[in-house]
Amino acid sequence: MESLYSPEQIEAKWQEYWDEQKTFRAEENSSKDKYYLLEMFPYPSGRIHMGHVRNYAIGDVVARFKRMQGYNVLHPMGWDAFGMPAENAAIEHKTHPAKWTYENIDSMRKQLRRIGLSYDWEREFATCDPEYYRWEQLIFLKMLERGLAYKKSSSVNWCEDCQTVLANEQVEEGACWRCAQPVAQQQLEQWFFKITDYADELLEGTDILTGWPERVLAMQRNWIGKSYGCEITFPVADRKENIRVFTTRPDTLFGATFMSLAPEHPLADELVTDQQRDEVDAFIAEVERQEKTDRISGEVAKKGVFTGSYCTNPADGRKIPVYLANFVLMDYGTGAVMAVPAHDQRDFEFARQYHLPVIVVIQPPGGNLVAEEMTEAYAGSGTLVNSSDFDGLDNEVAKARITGFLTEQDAGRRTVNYRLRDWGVSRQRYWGTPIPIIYCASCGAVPVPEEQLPVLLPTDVELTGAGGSPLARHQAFIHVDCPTCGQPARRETDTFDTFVESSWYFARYACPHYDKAPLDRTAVNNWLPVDQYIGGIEHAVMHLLYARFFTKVLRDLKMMDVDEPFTHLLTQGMVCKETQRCSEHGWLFPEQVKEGCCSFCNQPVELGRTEKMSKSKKNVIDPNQLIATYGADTARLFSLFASPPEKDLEWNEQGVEGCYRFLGRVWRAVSDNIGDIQGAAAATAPFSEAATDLRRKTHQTIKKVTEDIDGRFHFNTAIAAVMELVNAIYAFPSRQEDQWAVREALETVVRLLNPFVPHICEELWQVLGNHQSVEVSGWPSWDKEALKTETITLVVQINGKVRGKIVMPVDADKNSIEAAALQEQNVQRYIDGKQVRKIITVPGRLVNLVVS
RNA sequence: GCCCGGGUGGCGGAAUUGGUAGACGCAAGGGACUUAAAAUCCCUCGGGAUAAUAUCCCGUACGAGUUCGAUUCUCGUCCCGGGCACCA
Repeated sequence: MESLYSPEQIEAKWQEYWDEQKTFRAEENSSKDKYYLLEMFPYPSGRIHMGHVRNYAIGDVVARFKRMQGYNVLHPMGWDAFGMPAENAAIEHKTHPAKWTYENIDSMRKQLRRIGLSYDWEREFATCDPEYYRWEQLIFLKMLERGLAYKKSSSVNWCEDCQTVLANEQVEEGACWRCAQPVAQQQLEQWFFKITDYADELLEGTDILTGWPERVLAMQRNWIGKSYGCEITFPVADRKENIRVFTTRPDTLFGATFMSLAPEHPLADELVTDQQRDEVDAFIAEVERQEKTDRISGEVAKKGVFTGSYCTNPADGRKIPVYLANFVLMDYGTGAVMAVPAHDQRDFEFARQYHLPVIVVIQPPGGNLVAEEMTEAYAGSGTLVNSSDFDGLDNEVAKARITGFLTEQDAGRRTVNYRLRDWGVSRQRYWGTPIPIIYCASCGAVPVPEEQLPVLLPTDVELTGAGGSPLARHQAFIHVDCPTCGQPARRETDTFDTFVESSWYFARYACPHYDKAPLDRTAVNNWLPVDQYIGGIEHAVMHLLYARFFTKVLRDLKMMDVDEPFTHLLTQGMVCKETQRCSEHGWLFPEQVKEGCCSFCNQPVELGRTEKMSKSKKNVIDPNQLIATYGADTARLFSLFASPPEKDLEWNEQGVEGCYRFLGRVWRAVSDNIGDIQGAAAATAPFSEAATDLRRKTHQTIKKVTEDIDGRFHFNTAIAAVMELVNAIYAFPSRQEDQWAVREALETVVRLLNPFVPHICEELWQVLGNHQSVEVSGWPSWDKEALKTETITLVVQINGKVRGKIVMPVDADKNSIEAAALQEQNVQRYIDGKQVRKIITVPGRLVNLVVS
């Protein structure tokens, strides 16, 4: 063998071998247990970054580990290929989104292959393939049939100058990112998915998903936000309309001193008196203008305006003024809030600002709140006061009593409320899945008949960046006959939110080429659920919740039979790195920055996050460069060894050298010893002490690495353990009769490292005299006998401080351990002339003497 | 404002159930090999006292508490990161 480790040749060689042998093909009919491992598929931006390397290296460790353990592993890869960047690039570089996307896919596939990731490439697909999105259109039609998709009016960010809808991320400080004009809200008819129908099931699922990180479940629970409360009806004074409010605090009803409506509330306009008209209109205009800005910049001053109307508190018949307030949201509850300034901080601030009355109705235990003296609201529990017949009740009891009272009076009822809102899926963009709907003047919104699917996204469009959707200008696309009445009609020109594609792709991998339906139920039931899903924490709520929702929908559509898509979830931390942006061209790659200026427009770039790193450019890592210099194995090892997967990480290149050096050390350990161990005799007892020790280290390492990978995902400590074993091999005294122990240690190192650095391991496995891939050698198991030791070192503490150590036989009893501890030289100095009050012995660990 | 995380050497990190704080690696310093360099191998490496690899003191953001014993548990404070739809 070569005495020097040179990754270049061996990596290409083994990648070719795996391809030819179809080593990573998932078997459809196998006697082995299935294991479906999935990493969140990438958006084909054109180049991989260290975040990808980290994500896919983590996944590949698990895939190879499970394969070695004997599972039939499904480990697919594909492309989340629709989205805005392709449209932006097309406008920028005068190309077509499809061309840009497919070229990027080709380039990224090459880069991923170069890392040696163990994918079953035969299952690859891109979501922009008509063969994928046609089935998404079908699923939409089925959802429509079941009432799970519907249309309603909703507001969007609108730039008047560009005549286009803007995504939240295209709005910068309330202004359009291209032309810097202020962004306004505009109402549009849009399609929605009824995710709220599944709110309870999605919430209940969070208790079943024991393989998910608790913090992700907590975020999803908060997002669904189920709360119990009371809906109360306030009649409008001198009119027939009613205002309905939702509150979780019916116990504070007698403290309501005014009513706050969302500016968009349907009654808002009607209740305005002539006298107040000008003031209210100005306020509504201001809120419309500012809403998104404020949402982005955070803190907002509480503002409102009096409508001139009053409504009646159903509890005591008191009239209270009706205000419009900027902090009341139409999307949550009923869009109206009964304001109780004494016991709600927002209402309190509002009341003080507009000089509205504050009435205390809850007294804290032992407290004596006086409305005039309060400086903030009291939101805690206590006893009711100023509440008529309910005075003296505990406020928790009062919640039920008052709800009951309102129910009797037909003025309210107990309700459940959710924060979760339906999912708006319409996007006024070109590069996405066309929504299969036709609008007919006489028949309305007509679904495209199934046999006419797919509605193909036309490829002969011009992207200019000018106003409106390119699809709306494509005459051949929009003009179509109504499927119902045959009259000329118009196609829907909106496309789906790209989250729709990523909500069911994991199921399609089970049957990527199936051409009769979205899913082959048998194949899907065979592979799903995904046993382990891996991806960034930034998807903790939206993507993961939508995928769970779709799974339940597809189940109810009888397309598959699982309730939850992902059994175990690993959320990897964010990879922080230097980010630079140009005010014109957005986020830039390092190579798009020349001397601190954007390479497109030569304007100076702004630096984002991790300032410390931004100052020295040498810290930025390009994985392609890393692989070219050190090889894929080193890049993989580096990204896994730097920190545990869940942790956020700021990369810097320090440490890469060390990983490369370690692989060289492994290589030499084999090449230096290969001559000796080839002819080594089998192990015969009694073993020498050195050989016993090395064997123990070998089996300890197997145990440690296995436990670190399986379930714990602590790859950094697993690698550290193998490093220790390699150090032990180097330190081992070379004696001919002990060579079996060296051989065992080396073979173990190669097999344990294979999930992390597969290329070098395949090569070394062959050098060690094996003829099959190390992948099929199986995962090593540890011998409990080999782990045993005869003696053990115990720590002796005096009052909790370490004062000495004793070496004892493993099976020493408590008495002899304590006797030895008292005899220890340094310990004697501390107990001399003092009294030992207590002795605590922790088996296998320590003895603590309590002395005074 | 609300929700979720986090804070350990010069650096990345380790300590799995409350039991020897700093594994492993990087950087740094010293040495061996070499004509030389690279590569490699060996040693030292939290701070302080000390001649000392003996021993002692301090030390896991800060302040309390529980405990024989706290990086780990509880309470409070400060700081950093992430998410958000002002959630009534």
